Amino acid sequence: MATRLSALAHEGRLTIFRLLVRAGPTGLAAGDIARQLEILPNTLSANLNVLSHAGLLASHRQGRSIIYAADFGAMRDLIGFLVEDCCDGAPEICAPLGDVLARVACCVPSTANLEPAR
Amino acid sequence: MATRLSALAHEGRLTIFRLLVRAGPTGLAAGDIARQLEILPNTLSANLNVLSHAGLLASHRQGRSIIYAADFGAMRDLIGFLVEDCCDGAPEICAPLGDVLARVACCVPSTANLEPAR
DNA sequence: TCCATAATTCCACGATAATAGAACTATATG
DNA sequence: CATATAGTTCTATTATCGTGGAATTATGGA
Repeated sequence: MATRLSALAHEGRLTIFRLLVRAGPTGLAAGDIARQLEILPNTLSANLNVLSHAGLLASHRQGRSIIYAADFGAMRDLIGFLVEDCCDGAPEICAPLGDVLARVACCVPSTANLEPAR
Repeated sequence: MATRLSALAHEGRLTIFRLLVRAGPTGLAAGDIARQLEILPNTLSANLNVLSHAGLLASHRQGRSIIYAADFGAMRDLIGFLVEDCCDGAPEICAPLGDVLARVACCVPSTANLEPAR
């Protein structure tokens, strides 16, 4: 988990990851990322490698391009780790997270038993 | 936020922070931390400094000891940042978090029923 | 085959981080 | 005041990270 945190603890890589999360499961070609964020291709490649090695990205070749996509499961696990690790004895930390989840309106529970009240 | 992530992206510091979260708002003296985790005092001091500088710890002197305590608000903000940043367009990531929150049983909304699990 | 494009890998350099020994500051106590 | 304890700061050393230029691999098209 430290490796995963470390991968995100870098302004540039955090930006890359955010872009890829927004791009969705389809992902983006390395070149597109480089263009949008104005990063040198070799620097980008190094950072994509760090993120991939941390399990945060998946990639596959498509023609001449290599498509990178955020691994949603890995990110969920990371956040879950932080939440469980912190909540274990500290309700002050994760109690307000229910509000956050409600605010982003992305987690209306089908299986979860959180009240979508509001 | 990258600074905060970076502070936690270190095995030793993550362990220190976890210990302090479990210690609760009371916190622990630096010496106690050093003893429990078997870290050299100067190394510990350096790492406590990194965590403090990232806003994750608060400290105050008490007699000869210096008491460190986890800043719950900072941690909540960090997790909130990750959740909102990721959920923005990616329900796959934070939808399951409702389950996580329910599992740790620390974030039951004030309106819902409180289950004394564990 | 030849060329252009896409991306990576190699390599070198400077910057930053991690650790540990030694010295230092602050507090308490006799 | 002398001494012991608690932490920090100083300093040096080593390791790792981040970046960019140049060369390399892989693919597609004329």
